[in-house]
Amino acid sequence: MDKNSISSHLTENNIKPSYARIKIMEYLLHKKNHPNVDEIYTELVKDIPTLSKTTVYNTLNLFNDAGLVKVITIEENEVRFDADTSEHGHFKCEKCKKIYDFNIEIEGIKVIGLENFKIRQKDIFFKGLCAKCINHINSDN
Amino acid sequence: MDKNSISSHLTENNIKPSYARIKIMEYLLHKKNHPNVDEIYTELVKDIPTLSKTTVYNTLNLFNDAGLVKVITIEENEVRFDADTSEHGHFKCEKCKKIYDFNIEIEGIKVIGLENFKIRQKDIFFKGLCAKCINHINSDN
DNA sequence: ATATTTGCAAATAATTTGCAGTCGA
DNA sequence: TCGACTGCAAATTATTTGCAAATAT
Repeated sequence: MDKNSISSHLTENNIKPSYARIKIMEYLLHKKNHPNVDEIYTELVKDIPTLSKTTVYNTLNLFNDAGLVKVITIEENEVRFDADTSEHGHFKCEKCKKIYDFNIEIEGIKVIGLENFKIRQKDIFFKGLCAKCINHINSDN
Repeated sequence: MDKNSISSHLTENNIKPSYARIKIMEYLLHKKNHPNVDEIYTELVKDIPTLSKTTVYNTLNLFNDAGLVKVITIEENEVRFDADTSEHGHFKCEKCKKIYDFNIEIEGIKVIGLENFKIRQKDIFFKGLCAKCINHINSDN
């Protein structure tokens, strides 16, 4: 997605496409990691020296309210963001701390006890060890 | 589970069954809500006037490390605890904020992309509106 | 008596808020 | 110009840490 389409993406959701907002959305869409506020700020302040964390917080809340990003809370004390709002699961490796996306057939899940509930969002979080860490017992973060 | 079996439950997991620890575990097992630190503290300090939040934090971390409780992070900025460590899902109503447990056939879930990964914990969080809130459009928190 | 548990207060960390300055149509 | 956007600093909230006092074996 280029700058123009990001801009329209925001406009379509009633968000004025300011420079900072476009950059933050661009970052979220390009980077496949699931950054937290600090990572977004530290990375983008290189391009936008005047950027403040407040703006990052404001912008992410705005995006979240508009449904443009998903908040990932796979671990306590960590709020992470994902611009891929399609249904998919997240896996966090307890060793290397990396977060992986995975596909899941959510439709097939049989749920008992939520009859007549309106489910708006489904989050699937798994934790464990990723294949890399299992194999080379690697120690590089 | 009575006091004695709670005590053995702790002992079996190499946790010395102090008074505060038994009370906290008892609270978690009895209360079906999924309390956060503050709720646990506020409730138990009535029985144990000398209780401090530090102890609640210490104890819950201890329980968590031993696998006796599960940390629920269904919403950012909220750490909640669940003494039911069997596999089940959590649903949070966005209106009344209540957290419901539900049963789910986790085995049947088809996952693509985690081949050769070792999955240690599976968490399923749904959000939306519960049947009560849909029906009486109730406003009592 | 000796090790563990507890509790206070201070430290740290993440996030929110108030408000003033800045930018763009 | 006007309203929206931004950024600093202060405030708030959750959690952790250091250490001394209390407790238990």
